[in-house]
Amino acid sequence: MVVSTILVRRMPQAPCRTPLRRRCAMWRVGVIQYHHVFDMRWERHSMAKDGITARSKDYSQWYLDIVREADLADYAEVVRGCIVFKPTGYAIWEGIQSGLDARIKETGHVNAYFPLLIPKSFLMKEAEHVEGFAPEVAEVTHASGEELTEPYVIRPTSETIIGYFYAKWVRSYRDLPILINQWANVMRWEMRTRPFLRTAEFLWQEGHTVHATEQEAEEETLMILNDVYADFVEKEMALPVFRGLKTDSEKFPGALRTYCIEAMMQDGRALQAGTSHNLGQNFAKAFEIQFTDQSNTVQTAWTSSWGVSTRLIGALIMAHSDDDGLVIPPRLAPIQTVVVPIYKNDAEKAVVMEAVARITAEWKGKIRFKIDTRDHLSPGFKFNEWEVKGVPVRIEVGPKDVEKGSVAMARRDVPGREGKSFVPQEGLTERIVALLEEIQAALYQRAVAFKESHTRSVSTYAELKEAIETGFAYCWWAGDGDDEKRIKEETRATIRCIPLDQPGGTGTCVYTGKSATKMVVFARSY
RNA sequence: CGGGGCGUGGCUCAGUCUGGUAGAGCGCACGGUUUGGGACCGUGAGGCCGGGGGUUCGAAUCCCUCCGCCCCGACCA
Repeated sequence: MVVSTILVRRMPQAPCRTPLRRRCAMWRVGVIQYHHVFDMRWERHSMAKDGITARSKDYSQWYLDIVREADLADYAEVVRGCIVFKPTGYAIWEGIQSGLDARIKETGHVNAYFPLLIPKSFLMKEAEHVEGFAPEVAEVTHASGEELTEPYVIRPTSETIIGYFYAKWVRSYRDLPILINQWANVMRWEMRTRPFLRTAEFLWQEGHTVHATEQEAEEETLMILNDVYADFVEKEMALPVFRGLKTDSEKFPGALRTYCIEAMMQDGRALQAGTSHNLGQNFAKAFEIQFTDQSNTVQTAWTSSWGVSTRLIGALIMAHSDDDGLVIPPRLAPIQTVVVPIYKNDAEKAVVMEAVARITAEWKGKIRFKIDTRDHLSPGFKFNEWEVKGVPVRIEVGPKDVEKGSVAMARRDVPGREGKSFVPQEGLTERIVALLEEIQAALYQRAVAFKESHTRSVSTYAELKEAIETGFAYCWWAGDGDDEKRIKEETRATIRCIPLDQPGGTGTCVYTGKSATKMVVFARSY
């Protein structure tokens, strides 16, 4: 098993001002003696921060630049395919965890924890499951210097080990339903890795439930998709999603049906933001999860599983950030407001800091904030740094503000001076709280507008090919798995989902020309 | 795993073709002047040139071989 990992070589120390732009195509190609000339032109016309490639130039490099410049992750170059979640990146994950955990618990689930290692034989019990995961499973064969009689695999997902225990725990219909979630790390040895989007080890939550009837399992699967995942991603992450059903070729190995939410990134590609599987009786049969019903008949149970991962951090970055750096929706921002005090000498500092203390006194519990008291950095440097790091609101307090009873307030979703205004200190707390909500809403609206303007209804294959160059294609579909495969080979696009929300009626299949009853979403995906 | 690129102070790179024992900018440390959109001057610290083998009087440089990273593709949360 071999995978390739991730390491950004171009990793300048935090924000810095280099005399030559590293990624300016002009000088790269360029004539050496004119470097400085090109550099000055570039400087004047580019709003981009140092070290961040423009999205329009190289989207994938832009993503890596944001991860590095916003200090979200480090590359674990000594462990293939893995990253370190640095404090800022992990704090975003903690925000995701708390929003999801609350919803998971509100809908009746409880947390538990199952082993990292799974007997290899467990994985073999469900035919599709083995086939689906075999290529990406890491195996533990030795311990204490000796070969194990039965190797373990490091969990790529936990249906099998949890299935084993559920079989042990379930005896009667009175034991049902079982509604358990676990927060865990899993390992999938991938061919190609990208920080947050795809790494060998990642963090996630996986819910595993057992039900007495098929209908109850189906209701659970859909409830998680709508009330937990879509609700969280749209409200907290400010990311609109398509909710839908996966086609057979895209569904989870071992599932009866897989539902998903799909989000659109700024390059028009789709990112699966969450999945919820109705596992039918596949795992229940393989692990003999059985119960005695009211009429004393032994029945096989129905199970579901569902998960979202640290990949959501990648979605967050790619959906909202800009060429100036990270943009985090206020509800998920670890720091919602940063205060930059401005002063020239000790006398001014004393006055300004006194005002800052007074202004922020009532923020506790209302705003997550930080006061940037670093003395050796200029205010301008700090403005840029906090913009790169995506803090939604910045408050500047200087001697003039103290005099006038004002502060400067800047919003990250409108970068640079345009997003800056001077407001009175009086009523500032309420003003900031309101602005945070406004930014949250604005980011969502912007994402909705982007998604809508980049989703095209298409009726011919030629139109489909064109649409997926810039976004999603929405069309009638009556093809099969082979048709999907051919389209994928020809266009690199796949059916992301069959939306739950269907127009009804019939149409002509975009590919086969047959009469179709369902509309689907095609896109290239991450 | 295929095709392409790459690995030199913390970071970005020059030096490799044409072997002679390592440089720049940024960052970092100290001192001073600065501070409302990425400040400046001075002084200084920091590198077994990804690892291992070979050729050679001598290897960052040539040869072999591992390892790792980036881009494109196939596989995937």
